[in-house]
Amino acid sequence: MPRVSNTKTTEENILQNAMDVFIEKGRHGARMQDIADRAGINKAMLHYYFRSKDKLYAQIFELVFVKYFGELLDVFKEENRFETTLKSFIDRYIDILDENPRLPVFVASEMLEGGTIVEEIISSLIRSDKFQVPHKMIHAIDRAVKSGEIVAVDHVNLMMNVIGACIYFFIAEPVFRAIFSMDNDYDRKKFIEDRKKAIFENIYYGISARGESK
Amino acid sequence: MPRVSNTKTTEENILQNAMDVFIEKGRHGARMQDIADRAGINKAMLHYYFRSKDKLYAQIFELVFVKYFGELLDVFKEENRFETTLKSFIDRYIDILDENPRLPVFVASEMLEGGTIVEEIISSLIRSDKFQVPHKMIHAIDRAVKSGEIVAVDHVNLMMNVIGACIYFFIAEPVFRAIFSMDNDYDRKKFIEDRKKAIFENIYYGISARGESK
DNA sequence: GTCTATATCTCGATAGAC
DNA sequence: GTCTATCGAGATATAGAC
Repeated sequence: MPRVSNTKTTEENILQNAMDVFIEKGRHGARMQDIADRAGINKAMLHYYFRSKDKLYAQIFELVFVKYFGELLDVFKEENRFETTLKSFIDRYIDILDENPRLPVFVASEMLEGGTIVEEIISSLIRSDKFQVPHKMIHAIDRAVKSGEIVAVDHVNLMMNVIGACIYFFIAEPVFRAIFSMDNDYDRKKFIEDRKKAIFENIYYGISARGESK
Repeated sequence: MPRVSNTKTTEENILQNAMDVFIEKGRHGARMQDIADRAGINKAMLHYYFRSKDKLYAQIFELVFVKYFGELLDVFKEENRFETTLKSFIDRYIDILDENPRLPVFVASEMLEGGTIVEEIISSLIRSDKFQVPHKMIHAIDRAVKSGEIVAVDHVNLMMNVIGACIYFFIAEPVFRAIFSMDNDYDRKKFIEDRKKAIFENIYYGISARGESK
């Protein structure tokens, strides 16, 4: 079975390994040598295909957004009660983060650079409709307000509350490990499952129409 | 008025400027040359006082925690209703972050390193009682649960919800600017004031004892 | 304690053979 | 397209005079 060694394959090979290294070490911590080693090629090839580390990084950053946040789109496929949508969103988002626990720190540390690159990339993604999650979310919130399911809330603030609560554990886990002297084998799986429920309940009860006590 | 130029003063001068640079550029983006320039001395002096960049950074990281989170202690001075404590905490925390908007990104990007240093520093701070905020918070939550003001919630999860919601804006502002095509002069001051209220209401209503509709 | 000058090293990038 | 060998920028760290 002759495996055709065309440009596409080498490029994808580089991208996959570069993504791993960048997510693991961050923009500046990542080493071109390390990427080359993992891809089983040499540094010169990286420059042949992507010219510079910065250009390679920019492509990776965009790929990360599309790849991981794209998986959230399913949540909005059906127009359920907001209660269901929110619960699915939190469950799915935390599952994604659990599978890629360094994602929040990776994105956050890019902000050290000032955020201009992030702003450009996301603007272009939104223009080309490759990043639809935010607008789906806004739509779902506005529908829920109009239907009377939840009280009138600002959708930006609600989104920030939900996402902030979801990512925080994956940023601050070492802090909480220190505060509560958690040993190395605390039940992380269980904690993460509980966390989903805790976020949903706190936020949903906080916005559900008053008097509609569940 | 002769100003004594003793060791303490030079050391503090370095620490102050190093803190600014590290918070601005992060651990790896910071340059010893830059720190020396701002402190009005030369690189050799930095090594004379702190031996290496890593050692200097470690001291800075600890200082940042004590300095900024220490200011939150006031919130717990009086044992008010949890409603008051929570509101004060959010207001004060967001004010601190507004004055030091790069703090969350600075701390988050340190987690790229694996979090072991963070864990060590925080453990030692807690042991020496220089970082009391978490335990004050836990105490306040447990009191509120016992008094019946709020429903039985897990205090770790509640802390994470509050802190996550507070810091998120300061991490993801560029993302939201891109999503909502905010121009450079959107009313940031107003947004931040609204944000305090939005966080408090969402979270407090989400945990306040049911039936006690306000 | 403070400075200048320099050693040493790491890493991204390129030249050039195949 | 792919490789080896090397350049050169930029950074931390140190030697040694004052």
